Amino acid sequence: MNYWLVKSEPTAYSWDELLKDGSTSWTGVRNYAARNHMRAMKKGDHVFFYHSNEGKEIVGLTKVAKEFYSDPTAPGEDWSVVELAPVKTFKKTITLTQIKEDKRLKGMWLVKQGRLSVMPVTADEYERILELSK
DNA sequence: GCCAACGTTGGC
DNA sequence: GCCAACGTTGGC
Repeated sequence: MNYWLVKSEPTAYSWDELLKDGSTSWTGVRNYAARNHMRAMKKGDHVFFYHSNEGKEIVGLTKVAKEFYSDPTAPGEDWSVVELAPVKTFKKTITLTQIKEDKRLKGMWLVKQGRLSVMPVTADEYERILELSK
């Protein structure tokens, strides 16, 4: 299994909305690096959900419910979406500050390349985040 | 194919 | 609201 992280501004689409919806297709990604990461996702892969701008914290864990297909919001263009479904809401959210201060997490793409909206997470980072979320 | 200009994202 | 980082666009 591979691990990932997606970002969303809670004013655009929040964790609570995802819980309410049961699943969502991750539309609107218009960045090649992010798109390619989505295309590499396999069904069942675990994906952290991060709130950017407001909150700046990882709020929960999702999984890939459906592998990539053409983004319906960009007909005729070469963009992709995946479908994500919630797995669990974190008891403790993990803030960006915590991530930057944590020895095992400070190397994350989230810190190094702030603007990327879909990114891979290593197995070690994955375990550490789950540990901190309890 | 290089690189300057510009737009967007996101942390502070 | 500002600004740094970085991706994209377009002129040459």
